[in-house]
Amino acid sequence: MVVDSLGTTFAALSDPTRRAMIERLSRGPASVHALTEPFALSQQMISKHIAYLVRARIVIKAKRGRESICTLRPEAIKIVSDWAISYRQFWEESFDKLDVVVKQMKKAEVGDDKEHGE
Amino acid sequence: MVVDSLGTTFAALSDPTRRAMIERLSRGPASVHALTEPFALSQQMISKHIAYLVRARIVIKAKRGRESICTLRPEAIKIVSDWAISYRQFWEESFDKLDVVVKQMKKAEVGDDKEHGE
DNA sequence: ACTATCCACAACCATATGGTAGTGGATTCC
DNA sequence: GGAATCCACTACCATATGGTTGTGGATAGT
Repeated sequence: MVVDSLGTTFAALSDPTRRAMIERLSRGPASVHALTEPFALSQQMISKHIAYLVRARIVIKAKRGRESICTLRPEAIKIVSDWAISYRQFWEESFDKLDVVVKQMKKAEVGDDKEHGE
Repeated sequence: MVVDSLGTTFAALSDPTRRAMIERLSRGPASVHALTEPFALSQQMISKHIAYLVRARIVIKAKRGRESICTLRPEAIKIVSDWAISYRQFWEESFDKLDVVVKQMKKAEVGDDKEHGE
C-alpha cells in the first residue's frame, strides 16, 4: 500500500461504527471503555476500530492510568472538507447542466440494468 | 453489509485511482477507454473501479454504441462535503483548544510508540 | 496482597477488495 | 462479411478488514 494519506482517511470513514465514534468524540474525548458501551461491540473490536482511526490520524490516543483517552483531531475532518470543496465549483455549475445530460443519456438507451432504489 | 450509503461513498473514495478518475470526470464525461489510458491499469480493473463508483452512485454509466460514457454525479461529492461541514463548528472551536489537550496528554505519558513520519 | 477493571495482543474465520489473465459479445470500420 | 475496437464476464490469487474468542499485563480499589 502506498502512503495514501487521504485514502487511509476515507477508508477509516467508510465504517459506520467509526463515524459514530467520531461523532461521539466530537463532543469531547473519551476512554476506550466509554466508546465501547454505546456500540454493542466487543472491547477488542472497538480497540481495532480505534487503531484504524489512529492510523488514519483522525484520533489521538493517550494513556492515563489504566485508561486510554481518545481525542478527535480536527484537522483530519478538515482535510475531507477541503477535498470535497475543491470540487465545489464543479458541482455547483453542474446541477443545472446534469439535468440535460441525464435526458440525453436516456435518449441514448441507458444500459443500466439494476434498480438503485433510492 | 447494511445499506450504508455514506459508507459506500467513503469506501469508493478510499482508492487513489478512483479519486483520480473522479478528478478526470470533473472535467467532463469520458468513456471507459478514455479512463483506462491515463491510469496504466488493465481495462478490466478500470471497469471494476467504475463499478464501485457506480455502486456508490458517484458515477453514472450510459451506453452509447459500443462505448460506455461515465458521468460524475455532483450530489455525490456534495454529500461528502456536507458530512465534513457538519463538524465544522467542532474543528473551528477546537483548533486552539487542541494545543492545550496535546500538552496535557504529553504530560500524561503518551503510550504511542510508533512514529508517524509525516 | 487480592480482586476487579481497562485495555492490548494473538489466533482464527468469512468476506470484500485490488489485481491478474483469459474470453466472448457488441458495435464500428473497411 | 471480416477485422478491429470497446467493454463485460469469469476464474483465480493475495491481502485487508469486520468480527469472534481467549488471554494476559497494568492499574485502581479494597
